[in-house]
Amino acid sequence: MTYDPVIRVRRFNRAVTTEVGALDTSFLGRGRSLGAARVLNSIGQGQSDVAVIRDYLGLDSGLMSRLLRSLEEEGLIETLPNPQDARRRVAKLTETGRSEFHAYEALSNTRAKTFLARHSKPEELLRAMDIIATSLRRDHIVLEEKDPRHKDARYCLSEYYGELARRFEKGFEVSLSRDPNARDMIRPRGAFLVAISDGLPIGCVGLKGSGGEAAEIKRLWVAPSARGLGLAKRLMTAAELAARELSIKLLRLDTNSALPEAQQLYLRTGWNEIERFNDDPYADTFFEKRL
Amino acid sequence: MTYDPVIRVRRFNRAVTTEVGALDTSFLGRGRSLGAARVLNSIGQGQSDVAVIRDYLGLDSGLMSRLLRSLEEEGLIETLPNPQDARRRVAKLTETGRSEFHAYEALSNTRAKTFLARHSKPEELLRAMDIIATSLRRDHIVLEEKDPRHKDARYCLSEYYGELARRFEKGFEVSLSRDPNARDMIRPRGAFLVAISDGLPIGCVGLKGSGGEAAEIKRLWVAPSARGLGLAKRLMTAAELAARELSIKLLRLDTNSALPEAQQLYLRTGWNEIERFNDDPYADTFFEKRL
DNA sequence: TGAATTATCTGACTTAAGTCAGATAAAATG
DNA sequence: CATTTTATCTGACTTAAGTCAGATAATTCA
Repeated sequence: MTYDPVIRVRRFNRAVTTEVGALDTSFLGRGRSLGAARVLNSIGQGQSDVAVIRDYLGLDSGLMSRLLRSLEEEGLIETLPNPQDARRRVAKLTETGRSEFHAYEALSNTRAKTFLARHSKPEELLRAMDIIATSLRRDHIVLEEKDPRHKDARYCLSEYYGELARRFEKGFEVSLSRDPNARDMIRPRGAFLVAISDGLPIGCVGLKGSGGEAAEIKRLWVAPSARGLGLAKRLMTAAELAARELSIKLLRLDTNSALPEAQQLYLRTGWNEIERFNDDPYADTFFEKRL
Repeated sequence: MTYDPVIRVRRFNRAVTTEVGALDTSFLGRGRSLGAARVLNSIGQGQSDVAVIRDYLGLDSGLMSRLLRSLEEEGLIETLPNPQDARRRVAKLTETGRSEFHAYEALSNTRAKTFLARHSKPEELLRAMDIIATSLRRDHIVLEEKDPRHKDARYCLSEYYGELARRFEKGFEVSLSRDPNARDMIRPRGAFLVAISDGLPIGCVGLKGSGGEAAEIKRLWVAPSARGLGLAKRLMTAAELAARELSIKLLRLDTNSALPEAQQLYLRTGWNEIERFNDDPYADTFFEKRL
């Protein structure tokens, strides 16, 4: 017996519009209109190009101009012409502006902490928030090529290892696996892709090249909160594209039968099962694909 | 390695304010201001007392009056004095108003359905939404005494049985358990309490009386999405209060060691373990509490 | 019964937000 | 170089939302 899904979604919508909506209005406590606060926050977040901010916040150019003027009069920002194109303007925080921006940040952070602290299982709550935020913003997930030693890449890899340890009967120990050398997953030999949803890394895949015409796909991982959105397929397609760019003709990969979703994906996307081609103790199934 | 919780909460806030916020503005497509749409919706949901709606939506009395007038001019509602108190007014939908209200409902329902349909694991998404909505609105959870045959009670019980079936090694079959007679959980013999969060039943407890001075606590259940909020304790306290009201002096209950959270709760709240007092095949631990 | 309280309404405001039609100056284009 | 395009700004609007001080009528209280 399940409760009507539509009722449950609408209950969620009501809850967030009343409660999270209050967050917006809490910004009004600092004597500035919501519009001005939003512009100040965008600048504080590192946006400087006026046109970009206007576009992001969906503001009319007249309105934007006036909001900038009011922030300038308050001494929070200064604007100057863009040196590359003097028609455009860039805005940056003054010292006062920076501290005002941090006051807004502190407000948000305190709210977030309070919300989590009231729950006795904050990890559950965060998981649920990740699922929903990722799903709501699914059209804004971007794939970025990163150094596998970058913070976001390392986060994905550590989550990946943690998941293998949970799913493999005998656990997982990276040092026993064939851990690729970082340089083999950076151009020109290979590549490492991270899927980012609104700043949070939620998936990755590595293309481990050797300089020759063959390469391996390694470390395909999608965060539990991002499953069901077709992200693994998107990561694989991007990895194949990178391989083509690097003139790679043959892709191989190894996997484990404890990860059936992965095997299904490979079979559905043109990969063929082949004989074992390495001695990785954690691999028991092997695939290849010609490009 | 976990990502900064505060960043994750704030990412969630951004996602819902941009995406769910768009829901609010989508109501503007019907040529009415958001304020008027909200009033119309409140009336459609069954609120008729003008003061109650005003209070719920947090509107100024002047503004409310004007919004009602504009809806009246459109022929969507009619207002008349409250027969009990002619200072107060009640509002109700006209035939036109009803169909306009249903148009708004259809908009919301379609949005909810579309959102779920885009996900390949809607059940996961709903679970996450329940967790968050319940947590956000935790201060608005109400306990209501209901007939155990009521829809909401039956929903809780079926979820409870489903959970026992999953958690007990040998499963669970209601017919084998000592299923209480509904009448024993209705006043004056007993009571049945359901916890409701914004319309969704999320927990229950039964007080099974016999007419005498002893009674049993049965069917204590809290929805997975509502765990961590202290709801079980609140339900037990309410059940004890009901027992006192019914002049019951001794409470007993049976439970199973596969439900350790429950046992911990009983031990923390003044219950003492006693000898087996019934032959329920699913019970292996027994408690009592003197009131 | 007379005074105080309460619910609603009306008119006269303010404010935030947003729209729109030029004006201006810089850059791009042919 | 003249023309067109682009980014921003300014002034003159509109609209939704909300505030505030009475006015009015019904109800409650002493």
